[in-house]
Amino acid sequence: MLDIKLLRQDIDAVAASLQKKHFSLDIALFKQLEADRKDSDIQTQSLQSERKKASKKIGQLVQSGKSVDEAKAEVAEILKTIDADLQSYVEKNRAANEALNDFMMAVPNMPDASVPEGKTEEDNKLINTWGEPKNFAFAVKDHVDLGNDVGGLDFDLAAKLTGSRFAVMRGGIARMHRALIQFMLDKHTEEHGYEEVHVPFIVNAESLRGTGQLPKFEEDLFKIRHDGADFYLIPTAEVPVTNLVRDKIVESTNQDGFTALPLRFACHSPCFRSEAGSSGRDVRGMIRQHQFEKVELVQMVLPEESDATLAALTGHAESILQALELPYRKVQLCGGDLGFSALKTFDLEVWLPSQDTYREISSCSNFGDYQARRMMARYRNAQGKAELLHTVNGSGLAIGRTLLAVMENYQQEDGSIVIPEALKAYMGGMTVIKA
RNA sequence: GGUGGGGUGGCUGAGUGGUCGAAAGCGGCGGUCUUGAAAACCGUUGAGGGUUUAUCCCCUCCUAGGGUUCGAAUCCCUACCCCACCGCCA
Repeated sequence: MLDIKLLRQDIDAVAASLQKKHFSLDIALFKQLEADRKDSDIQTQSLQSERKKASKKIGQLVQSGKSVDEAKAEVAEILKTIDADLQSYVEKNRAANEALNDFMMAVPNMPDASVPEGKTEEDNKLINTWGEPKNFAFAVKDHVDLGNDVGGLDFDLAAKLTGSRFAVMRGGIARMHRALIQFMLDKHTEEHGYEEVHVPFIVNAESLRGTGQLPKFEEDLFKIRHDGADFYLIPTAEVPVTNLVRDKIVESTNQDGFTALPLRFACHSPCFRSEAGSSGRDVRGMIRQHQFEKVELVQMVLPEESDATLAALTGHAESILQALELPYRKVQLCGGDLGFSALKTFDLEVWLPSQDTYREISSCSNFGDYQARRMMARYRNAQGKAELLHTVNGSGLAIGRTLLAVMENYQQEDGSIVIPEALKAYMGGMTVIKA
């Protein structure tokens, strides 16, 4: 959520900023909602104040010796006039606040000044490329065909079990999938200072509101009903991990299991996405699945550090690609491609020989205080004052896409797949997955 | 699933229906002392919102939602969560 004070003070500036995200802010509606809120607020509060005074007077009169009935009789008249109005103002106030809150929850975060103008991913800004795409002396296969060759990747079987956009992995492919998870977690915890966490894969609506998936993007989620209550399968570990600090004030000393900022968490989890609205896109293979795994990096940091944290965290994700010797490029998302809650995002795109192009494998974002305000996630500053912290996260990396990138980039003419050097220790001596 | 006990400020933990936003301790912050630190001592310390140049002042919040009452942290109901024991089970 944006700071409502910004909208009260200079809504034109906010609207101008959101223009970059191609979001048009309804200024007139905000002003109306705010006026309603303020009016009902003032009326309600002054009536409540009068009422409290009258009630207190009864207590005082009783203590000074009067009977309860006598005391009540003295203020009965006042209470009667107050109650005639109070009820309706309370209701007006409740409705006004709810309407205003609904409005605010649907306003996206404002983009950072560095965000390039643009509408689609075509307009993203190339930051740099790393590594050289290999020149294959034979016709390259894509991971679906390679998976067929080695017999480790089966989409038809998954379609029978469940439906489209799922995969069954076997043997060396399944092993490498697991190896990638272990490798990434080890690297982030041992070399980059992250604490490993394991969290629930089912969350409640409150958690999704905290990170910004709700209320606007419910159709992207898998929803479960249990005992009459709604739950959701997580679309990313970002949701449960970031919500670890919801409704918390992170102390400067270790008291409740959380130490001082920055907090750095690395989390492996499955992710579930309905992919509503992307039917027809990437239908072949495991680029776009309803279920995939990811190692997510999440940091809670001081406001003044979040920009540097984003750069560092993106570097952590890059280090995985570099260790696996997978060519990639880094782009900064333009305004139109930027996510709802993000103020700045770098995408890492890995080289896929079969598609002769780079495809997204990681997305690293700074959310500023946007998620923190929704979650009421704060820290205590040097003056002892509770302030909103900043959240930064990114994939480090998406496992399924890494797996297919390895398969395609490490393929040999006979359809076998060489195990990258960095993964060998995790593959029990295997050096190649044979066709 | 059964029975019982609980959910209070950053944390632990008191709280009689009537200035209780809430004792006490811990922690935090400021100070005295010290070359410096620790210890000790003194002071201070909940959050959100409204109004205001600012102070003042006002409202809301003791898990959540209802209810009783002139008045609820305190009484009643419901939900959720936690703890203990029993049952069942991966």
